Amino acid sequence: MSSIICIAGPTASGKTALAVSLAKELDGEVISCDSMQIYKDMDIGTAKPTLDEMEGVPHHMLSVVEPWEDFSVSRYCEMATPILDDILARGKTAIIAGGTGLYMDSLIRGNDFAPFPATGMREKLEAKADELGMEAMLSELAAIDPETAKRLHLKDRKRIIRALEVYYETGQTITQHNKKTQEVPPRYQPVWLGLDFADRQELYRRIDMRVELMLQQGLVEEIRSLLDKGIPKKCTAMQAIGYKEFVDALDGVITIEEAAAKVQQSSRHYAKRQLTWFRRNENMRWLTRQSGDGADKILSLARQVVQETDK
RNA sequence: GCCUCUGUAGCUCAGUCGGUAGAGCAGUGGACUGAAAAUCCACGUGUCGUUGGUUCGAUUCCGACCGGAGGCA
Repeated sequence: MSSIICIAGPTASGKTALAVSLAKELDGEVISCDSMQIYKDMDIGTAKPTLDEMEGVPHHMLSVVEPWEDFSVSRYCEMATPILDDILARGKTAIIAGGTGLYMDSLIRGNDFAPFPATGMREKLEAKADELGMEAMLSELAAIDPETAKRLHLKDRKRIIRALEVYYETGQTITQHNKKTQEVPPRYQPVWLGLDFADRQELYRRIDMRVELMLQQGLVEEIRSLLDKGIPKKCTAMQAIGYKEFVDALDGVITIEEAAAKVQQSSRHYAKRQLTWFRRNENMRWLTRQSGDGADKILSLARQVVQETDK
């Protein structure tokens, strides 16, 4: 009997609604798996489920940190794992729903992340990269971890720096580290449900509509009040699609209309990346929405898959 | 009505001193393992508005016609 269900899919594909419906049928609780919904005071732009939408189903991992805090996969797993174990211990179904593939995979695999001290290593490496250029950084990496250096593109600054950071902080290359974590079998065996659309344009239309709706719901005011509280404009939370664009608009760099169009565009790009991530999961059972299908159709497809895997 | 400019990829445009064309964006596919709503990679054939003419050869030059923009009246 499977007591964990993962609901994956691109933004605006109906994960929240499906999660709630399944939870009600299976005596479940929802664990959100979303790198932006973890922030407090960011409700409209992250499409965080409202109390109404939750329909009484307990939800976890929403609004758990302050917007100015740094967050990461490791913190997510640290916080979500005990919650997941607790739900299972109480004999309930855990429904993990969200669009952040890295977080979801890490939680399910049970990756443990070696704690390492805040030594400012990343800042040092950033400064070094500014000074010497990425060619120098990449050849530095090639000397300690040729495998990773070969894999990474010169322009992928973020990963090159990360790889160096891991080595200097832990004494272990990121290749060794990855190999080690991949050797341990996944900690949990969930049913994987993936939401997709037969017609990609339909997804894109939903995204566009959702952004319009966010505007009507007062997204701009939400951002203004965050900024009034003194949220640094360059913190992780302000990288969120739907926020960074309007920060520019409030600065007068672009108009509100231009910002809205940019949000729609970035969201479409994001949705595509999410699909790419989830598609490589060979355990994913795809629930593909034909045009005309309603939420009830998807729910019954989901029900079928869940029953099938219970046997 | 006359004059000028303009019509090239889904969009914005470049270009061919005549040898059938290429950028950005969009779109599509992919990577990803402590920032991930982040970061990065790959993929460019289309009646060059239509139709005549000149030419070995026209998207390119000339004419007419049909769109679009502006100016003069």
